[in-house]
Amino acid sequence: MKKNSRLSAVLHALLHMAEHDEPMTSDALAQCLSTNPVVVRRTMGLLRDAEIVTSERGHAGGWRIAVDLSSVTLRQLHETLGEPAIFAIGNSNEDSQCLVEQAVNAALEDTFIEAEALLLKRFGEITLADLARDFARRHAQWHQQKELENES
Amino acid sequence: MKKNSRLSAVLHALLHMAEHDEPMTSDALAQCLSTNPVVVRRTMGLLRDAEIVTSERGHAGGWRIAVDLSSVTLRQLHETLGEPAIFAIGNSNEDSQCLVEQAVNAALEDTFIEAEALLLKRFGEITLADLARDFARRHAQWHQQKELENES
DNA sequence: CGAATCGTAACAATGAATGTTACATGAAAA
DNA sequence: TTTTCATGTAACATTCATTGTTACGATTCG
Repeated sequence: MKKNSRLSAVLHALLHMAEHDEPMTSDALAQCLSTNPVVVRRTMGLLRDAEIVTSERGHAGGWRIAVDLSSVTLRQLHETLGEPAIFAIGNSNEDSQCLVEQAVNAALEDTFIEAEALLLKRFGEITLADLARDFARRHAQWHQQKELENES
Repeated sequence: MKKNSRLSAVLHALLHMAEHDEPMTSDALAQCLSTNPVVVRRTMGLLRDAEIVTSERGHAGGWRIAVDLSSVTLRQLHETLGEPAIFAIGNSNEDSQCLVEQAVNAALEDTFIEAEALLLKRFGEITLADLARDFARRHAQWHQQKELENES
């Protein structure tokens, strides 16, 4: 199965947008994400429908963040993207008449539900602001590293 | 992403085999699983390499369980099947130079690791014997239901 | 008007899982 | 020994979701 990477992509895009005052064009974002502007529009369109970003057409148009970074969790973004399937493994025959299969499905299903609950809980605890903070930390560290390299 | 259902399939097959004293042919198992005998051989072959089942060719041949049901956990089976990817969502660009992406990846990665650990822990706690027991329970319940229906 | 930009439909490419065909190999029955 | 029933396995086909691409319409600004 090819992995769905939209959550990763929108996070990447949103943090880049957060670093910009001007709106960012789909082309610019596509370059950041190493992808295609149409893919950016398609995906960001979902965030616009949820009023997390706004888009403007024409000259000097582009995408802008419309909310406070601390008010958006990864879980919200996951939902906004349509809650894509989290697991790449699953039952072969979701509702079979076979009692053996039902027993198998039930055991697996329980486990998946539990793991999914944990994952969504964690996603609910992480905001865009948290990621921006972590980025800032990495950025500062990177600067320090650079200076050390220049001194030597 | 199309879901990987091999774990589900082998569990289903193993429980059916546990109900049989004679070895079961790939054809018979394929019917149980609504699939193709070659797929059965391919998948069961991995379990044979791990000595969880044995296969015999020729007349009256087929597949047989080679271990005690209580000694095999779902986690072992997952490993035997090559530890296929558990998640259907992930990072777009695993090792990017972009510090923004690194921050995003780190946050997601942490969450995935935690959820995966929980899932594997649960898989490690469930044996084939547990599933067989659950099947027996469902089977008994189904009989009861039948009798009630016949009385009325 | 014309260039920049999003909006969107339609289609192509990619990749992973599963299914299928074909044939070789081995074992037991006739 | 020949036939039949099995597994073993390579090669190829199908299916399905994700992502990428092309094309063109709609809008905004200079």
